[in-house]
Amino acid sequence: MGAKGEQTRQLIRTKAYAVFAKKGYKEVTMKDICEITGLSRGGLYRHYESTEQIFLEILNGFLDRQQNEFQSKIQDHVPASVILDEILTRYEKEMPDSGNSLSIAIYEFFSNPEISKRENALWKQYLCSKEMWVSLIEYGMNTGEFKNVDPEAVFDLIAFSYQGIRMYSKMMELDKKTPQRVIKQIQSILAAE
Amino acid sequence: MGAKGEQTRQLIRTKAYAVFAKKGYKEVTMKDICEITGLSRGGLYRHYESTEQIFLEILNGFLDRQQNEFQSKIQDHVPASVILDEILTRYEKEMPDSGNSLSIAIYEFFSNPEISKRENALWKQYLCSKEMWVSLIEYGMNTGEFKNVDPEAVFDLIAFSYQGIRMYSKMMELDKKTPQRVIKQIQSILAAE
Amino acid sequence: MGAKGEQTRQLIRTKAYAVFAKKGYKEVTMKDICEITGLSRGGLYRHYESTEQIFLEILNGFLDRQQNEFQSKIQDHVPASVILDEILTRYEKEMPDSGNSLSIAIYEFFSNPEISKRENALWKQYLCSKEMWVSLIEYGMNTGEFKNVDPEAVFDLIAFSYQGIRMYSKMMELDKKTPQRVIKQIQSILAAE
Amino acid sequence: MGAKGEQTRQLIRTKAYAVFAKKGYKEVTMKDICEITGLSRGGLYRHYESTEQIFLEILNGFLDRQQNEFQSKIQDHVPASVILDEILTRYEKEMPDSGNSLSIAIYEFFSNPEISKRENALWKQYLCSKEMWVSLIEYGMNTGEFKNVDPEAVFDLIAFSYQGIRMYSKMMELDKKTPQRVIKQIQSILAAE
DNA sequence: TATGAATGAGTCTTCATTCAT
DNA sequence: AATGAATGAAGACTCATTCAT
Repeated sequence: MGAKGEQTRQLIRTKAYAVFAKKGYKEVTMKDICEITGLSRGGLYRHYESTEQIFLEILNGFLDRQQNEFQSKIQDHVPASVILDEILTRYEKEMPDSGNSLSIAIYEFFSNPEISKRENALWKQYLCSKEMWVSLIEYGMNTGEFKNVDPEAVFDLIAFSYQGIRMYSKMMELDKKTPQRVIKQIQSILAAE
Repeated sequence: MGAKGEQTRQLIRTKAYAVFAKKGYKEVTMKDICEITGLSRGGLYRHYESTEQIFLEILNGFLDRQQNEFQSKIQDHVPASVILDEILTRYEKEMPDSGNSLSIAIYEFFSNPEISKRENALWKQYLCSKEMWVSLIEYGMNTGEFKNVDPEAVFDLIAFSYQGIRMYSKMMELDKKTPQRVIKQIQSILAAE
Repeated sequence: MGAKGEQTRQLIRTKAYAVFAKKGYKEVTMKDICEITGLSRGGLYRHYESTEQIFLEILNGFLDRQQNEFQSKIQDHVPASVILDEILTRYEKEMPDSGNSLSIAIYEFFSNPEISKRENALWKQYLCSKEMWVSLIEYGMNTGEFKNVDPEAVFDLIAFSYQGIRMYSKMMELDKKTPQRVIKQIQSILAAE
Repeated sequence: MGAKGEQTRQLIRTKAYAVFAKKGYKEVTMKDICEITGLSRGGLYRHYESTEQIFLEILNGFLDRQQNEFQSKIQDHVPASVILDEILTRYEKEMPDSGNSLSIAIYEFFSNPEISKRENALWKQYLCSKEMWVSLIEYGMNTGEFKNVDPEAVFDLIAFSYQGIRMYSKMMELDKKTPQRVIKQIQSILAAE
């Protein structure tokens, strides 16, 4: 039934994730992945032909799971500020979590000039994320919970500062207060007095 | 005499810069550098033992040139908003300029877990930059040009969103308006009504 | 039952023939044969253990079919020159036909130093062919249709020039007239004025 | 001066020749050549990138040395039959000399469908050889030493039977008398009574 | 019989690095 | 200082072959 096959592929993806998170994209070799998975050369190649293929499959697995997290809450009339607090709290936790994020790997992968800048998975994720946030911000402005702002501008500020911190926390020892400070600052941009 | 030697070293650094800017750090080999410099294997090794050594020397050349750009202007009582406009205008231009910067190489280099997160050149640059900005923001608050804000928080927001955009513009085809929007948003955070 | 088995073996041989004709012997892998037959690794191995085994079986199938084509005609007193014309006409057609013959594969296979030079299938084919031709030539000399020649010498000349052209037509773009010219020359060696 | 380099390249070619003569073309690996030359992997690659490159250089070395061997003799009015005897004697010796000829390797190399059938080195050699022989045969016909024949037809017969025997002697244990018989037969085609 | 997962060996290729000249 | 020949290690990739199911 190929159940065994998919099991092995899943194992490979899971183990490889850890390697990409640790070493980035470029330095990961098929040999590395053989070693952590315990598969032989040929065994690994039976399932994946290259680190690129593995990486892309891991990545797509993620992105496919992305959905508009806010939509349902907005429809349920959960207050915008509650939704905002929730998501920012999560962001605050994720930002300094350098250990298990793929951000550097993603950066190494997509900064390759061979890879299309338009139409790539990252771009899709950006657009999807923007849509979510813009609808949340507009919702908050409508209910009077948020100040009157340019939703796209605020989104970009949030998104890029979040990503900037994630990446820099892989390169420097950031103070734990930094994410908190930034999150607070963002809240003050949106929150109506 | 060593004059010839330093000349060759300078040549190597200049040529290598271009390679690092194009390929990042990890993918650059001593062979690449032999090729663009036109030096032989042995010739290159006489001057530098590794790409790391070359890269660090290029990097330090940069960072040494960094100084507090605002200090003198503050002392000359140039209005804070003028200084701010000036620097933000420059940032706006730099953000989408993915072409010839070392940013990829720097990220690849410092994201290596072997490299100390504290005390590294990136950290120094961050601290230096923070000092500059905090003094500017405080100056602006004192003159009443800026709102009352947490200077460190605003600095972090500016610094990381700037870096975030720089990085993402290497990976996706960002809209040219994005930097503008973000810059405006930042200005509105600081500017007193 | 085994009927199904022989059926599969026949399928393998037929499909493999095409591969050997195209790629020669050395470059064909068990994987290639899996692919054209649509069999799995294990499935193929159940029937044949190696490309050598498959190749030999295909080859023997051929050689077994070889018989003295002339004998019956000689006994029927068909004129030697008629028999000669017939066979040479066929040779002329075959010589430049580089498309679907195993010749490359055969040469690659038998040129392997490991394979016995005596007693091999090629040698048998050569002897069988020689016997046929010698009897034809002698018959023609007896009837006075052919000149007085050394039958073995003429046979070797015919056989090797035939093979030489077959091989070279796989390597160069031979003029179509070449086989014709050679055939005519051979005829003039035999034909009594 | 690169003298050392050319020396090594020469060594590689000489040693590789023996390997190609023994194993043909397809089965020779860069590793084989490392081993007989005593060079390391990297050392070999510094001079040649592939077995193909080595093989072609060996081959061209040969073909370049080919010239019209007869021209000067014809101009010196050496009798055609003498020239013929000389060359046929050499052919007779070469035909069964399976040990050190590249014929199988050449066959494997050029029978690759990727390689241009026109314009390849083999084709050039064929044309050059034909020119030589045709001029010799015409010369012999003019002096009355040779019968009136179609020079091209006789050339093809000679050339292809020669090549046919060379190749077959790598695959079967040919009787030593075979080349002699064939040579005699060829002489009788040309020699006027 | 047949499938396809897995192994391990063999070859290719590219580098960092050393060294004689 | 500089050249370029040579080494050896590391990683990629492909197969023949085996085996549990």
